Amino acid sequence: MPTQLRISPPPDYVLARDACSYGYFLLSPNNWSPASGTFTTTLDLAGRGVGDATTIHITQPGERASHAHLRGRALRVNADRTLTDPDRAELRRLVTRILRLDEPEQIVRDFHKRDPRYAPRAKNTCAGRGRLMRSPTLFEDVIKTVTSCNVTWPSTIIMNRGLCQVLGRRSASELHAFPTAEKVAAARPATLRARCTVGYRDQRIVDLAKMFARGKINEAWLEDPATPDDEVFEALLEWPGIGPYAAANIMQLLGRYARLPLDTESIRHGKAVLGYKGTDRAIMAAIHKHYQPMGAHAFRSYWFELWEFYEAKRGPSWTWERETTGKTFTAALLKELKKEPAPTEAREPRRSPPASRRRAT
DNA sequence: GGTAGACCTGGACGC
DNA sequence: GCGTCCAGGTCTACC
Repeated sequence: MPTQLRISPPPDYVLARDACSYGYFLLSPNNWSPASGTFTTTLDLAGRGVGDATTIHITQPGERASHAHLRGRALRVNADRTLTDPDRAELRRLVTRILRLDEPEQIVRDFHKRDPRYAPRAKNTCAGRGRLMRSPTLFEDVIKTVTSCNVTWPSTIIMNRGLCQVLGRRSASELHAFPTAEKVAAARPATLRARCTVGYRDQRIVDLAKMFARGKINEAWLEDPATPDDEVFEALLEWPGIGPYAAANIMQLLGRYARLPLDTESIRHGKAVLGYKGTDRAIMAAIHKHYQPMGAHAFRSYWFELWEFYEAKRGPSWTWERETTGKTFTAALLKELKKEPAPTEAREPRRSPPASRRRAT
């Protein structure tokens, strides 16, 4: 008999808004159904690599017309098989990580104080953002980051689908989990290249998997708030296939939001939205300076600003379908943006941070 | 320390 | 339908 769990999220939590807060919600094994407001994923519980994987459907029952009305309502998690008590505990732990339910409410409130643009408002359906969706494991977050480097979004979708279908365990629902580090470590690079179309990333992905599988990654140290950001950043740069952008992105996935993973998309944002001009290097420097007053919340402020820019073009993220909008939005959006006239003037940002978040100089 | 070129794939574009 | 070009971040060799 399928197992059902009930999870009480923090009082600010809205599943549609907070699960659809980062692009990974569109990458296999994840899926979001706008019609039913259901987040679906397939998990390899305990990473044991034996038996069936488990497909789960997460919903937040209630009146969906108003997100404000859903805040803090219990989450319902339906699994496609009967779970033992240890599996139920593991499932609860993984869902908590994916949805960042364990991030203290006080930290989210602190972010809203720093950047009031995202503070909750009774009648605003998307206000109150603060939590960013991520993967059930650090390993999956790292590989997803590598598959998003030097490639357009549709290719990232293909790579993640391939990794799941070729190496991930299958559930009773005929869906595949993301493969474990052990499974990827045991794969041949040529297999990843040929069947998962990861291209030249093949050896790097296998090397990363070996590091995780052999216990060479100290996750507790990486996640420990006492570990300085600079030390984590330097450590990540030592990993194969991880450069400055990937390291900064992994840091935000670890819950360290002070650094910005800036890429070509950031340059576009700096030009189109913030109104900066000059060389890419100069624009990146200006973007770093722009968000510096946000301190430990810099990435959240940057990301939600970028996210809302996408939503202005493609509608709210919880209306995106993985196989339609979610598949094409970045490439199509960029193409569309090229047709838009560049801002005419602009040494200073067009959209400045609110005065309340500026640091006195 | 800074820079150029290679890496690989999918998509856009021209013919 | 085919060939060519481009975008994308990291790595390595070179100055």
